[in-house]
Amino acid sequence: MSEQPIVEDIPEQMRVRRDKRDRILNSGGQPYPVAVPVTHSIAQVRDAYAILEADVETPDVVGVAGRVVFVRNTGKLCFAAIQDGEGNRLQLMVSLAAVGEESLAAFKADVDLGDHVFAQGRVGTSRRGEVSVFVSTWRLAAKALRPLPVLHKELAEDTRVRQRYVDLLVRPLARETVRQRALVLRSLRESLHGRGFIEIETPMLQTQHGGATARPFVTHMNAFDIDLYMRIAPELFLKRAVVGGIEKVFEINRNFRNEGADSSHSPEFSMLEAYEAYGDYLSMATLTQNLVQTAAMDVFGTTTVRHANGEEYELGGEWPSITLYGSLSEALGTEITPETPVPALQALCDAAEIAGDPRHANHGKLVEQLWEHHVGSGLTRPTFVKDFPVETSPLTREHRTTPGLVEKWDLYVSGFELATAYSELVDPVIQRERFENQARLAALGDAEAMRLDEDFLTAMEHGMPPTGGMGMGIDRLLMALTGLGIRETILFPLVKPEERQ
RNA sequence: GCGCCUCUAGCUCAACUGGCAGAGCAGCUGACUCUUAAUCAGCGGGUUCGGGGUUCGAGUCCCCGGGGGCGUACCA
Repeated sequence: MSEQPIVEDIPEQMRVRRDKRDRILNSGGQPYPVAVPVTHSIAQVRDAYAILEADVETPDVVGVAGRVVFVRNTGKLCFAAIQDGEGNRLQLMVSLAAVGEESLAAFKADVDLGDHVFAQGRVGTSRRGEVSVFVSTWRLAAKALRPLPVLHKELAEDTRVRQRYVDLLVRPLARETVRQRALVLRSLRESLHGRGFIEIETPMLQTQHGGATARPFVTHMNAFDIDLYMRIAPELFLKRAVVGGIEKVFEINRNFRNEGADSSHSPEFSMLEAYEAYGDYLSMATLTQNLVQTAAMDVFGTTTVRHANGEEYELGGEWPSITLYGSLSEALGTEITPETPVPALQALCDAAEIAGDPRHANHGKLVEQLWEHHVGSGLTRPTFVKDFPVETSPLTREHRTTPGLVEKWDLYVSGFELATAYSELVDPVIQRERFENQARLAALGDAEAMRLDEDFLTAMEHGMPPTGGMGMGIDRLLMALTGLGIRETILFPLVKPEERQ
C-alpha cells in the first residue's frame, strides 16, 4: 500500500475493489473496455444446449458476457455464474489446462461478484450436467466497485426502493414487475388502437390546473415570468381534442398531485384517460371491463390473477353494478336520496364517527363519506358504483332520469378505486355554473376545488358532441393485477432525500 | 397531519434488567480440476442514523433532529 496523503475513508470491500481496478490499469489492462466480442446471449446458449447430457463438450465456440453472481475459485478449476438482465444464468468454467497459469491467476485475483465479465470458449456441460462455457479466453467487461448484497436474503425495503438497480439485480419479482407493467401498457394501447382510438399527448405544464379536484404542484417559467401548474389531470385538454373532432382519443401519461403518499397514492402517477364521442358512461363501463380483462389475459393468460400474498383474485365475467344511493340506503337500512337534507346526513356521519371538514360539508361530500364508510370499504370483487351526487362531479352531465344525480361511475377493484367514468357534461352554460359553484367552495377554503377555465369553456361553446370519458390509474391497475403496493409498481418512486447535517 | 414500531459490519440480522459490539453470507491469506448459499485452516472489517443529556459506565434510558415501515385522516 502506498502512503498517499489522500486516505479515502471508505469501507474495506470498496477499497479492495478500487485497488484491483488500479492494479489492472497499472499493468496495462482495461477494467472498462469499450466493447467485448459477444456472439451469443446467455439465454441463447442456455436454450440451445439445454438438451445436452452431463459431462460433454461440444466443438461450438461462443462469446458471452454477463454480470458475475456466483464465483467459486478452487485450485486449478474456477467456476463462475454470469447473469443477464432477465435473470438467466450461465456457468463459466476456467481451468488451468485451458487458459494457462497467468490467466487463471488473474481470474482469481480480478473477478469479484457483481463484475461484468466476457468469456469465450466451447459450450458443454459440467459433470453435474450444468450448461457451461469451457473458457479459453476471458476478460473483464466492467469492474464493479461496490459489493453485491447477499443474494439469498430479502433486501431492506428502503434499499429496494432507493437503489432499485440493485433490487433488479437480486430480486426476480422486481424484474418481473417491470416486464408486467410494460405488457399492461402495451395491452391497453393495442386494445384502444384496435377500437380506433388515437393516442395524443397534452400539456403537463399548464397555466391553469383542472380536470380533477386536487392540490397541484406549482412551478415557475422564467421566460414568461409566470407560475405554471403541473397537471393534475389531462381531462380538459382531451375534451378540447374531442371538440376539434378527434372523436376517439386517449392519453397514457403522468399526473401530479401535491397530496399524501401511502401504499396506494404516489405524488406522480400514471393515468389512462379515454374519450369517445357519442359514447356515455355505460359504453365506457363496457370498454373498461374489456381493457382490464384483456390486460390480465395478455400478461397472465388468465383473468384469475394471483396476488403477491398468494390469494387468487377473479377479474373475469360480467362485473356487477350497484348505485351509490341504493347501496348506501341498503347498508343503512334507511332511504337516502338526493333530497336527503344535510343535517340528516351529518347526523349519520356523527353516528358512524366519520370526521369531516365542517366548512365544506355539502350533501354530496357527506353522502360519499357515508358510502365509503358503510359500503366502499367492504367491496371486494370488481364493482361499478353508479350515479353520484352533482356537487362533487362538476364535469359530469346530469342523470338522464334522476334529478340531483350525475352519470358517473367509480370502479372498485380489490378494495380501491381503479377507474372512473362520466357521461361528459357538454353544455357550456351549465359547465360555467358548475365552475362558479367550485369557485365558491374555493373561496370557503377548499384547496382542492376546481378553478374556472375560460379557455376550456370557449372550446365547449364551439360545440362538444355527447361524449363518454374514462380515467384509470395505471399503477393501480398493476396493483389490482399483482396485489403489490404502488411503490412496487413504480420503478423509481419518489423517495425523501436523506438529509445530512 | 396524528399515533405506534424501527434504524447495529458491504448485505441480512443478534447483543438479558444499562456492563468487553457478535453471527451467517460477503472480503482478505492459504489448500483444493466439478463447484453451484462448496469444504477446511487462519485473518481483518463498526461514527451502533445525527446531535445533546442522565450515568462510574449508553447500541440499550431521556430530549431534539433525520430516514424507513405500519395504522389512521384526505386525495386516484
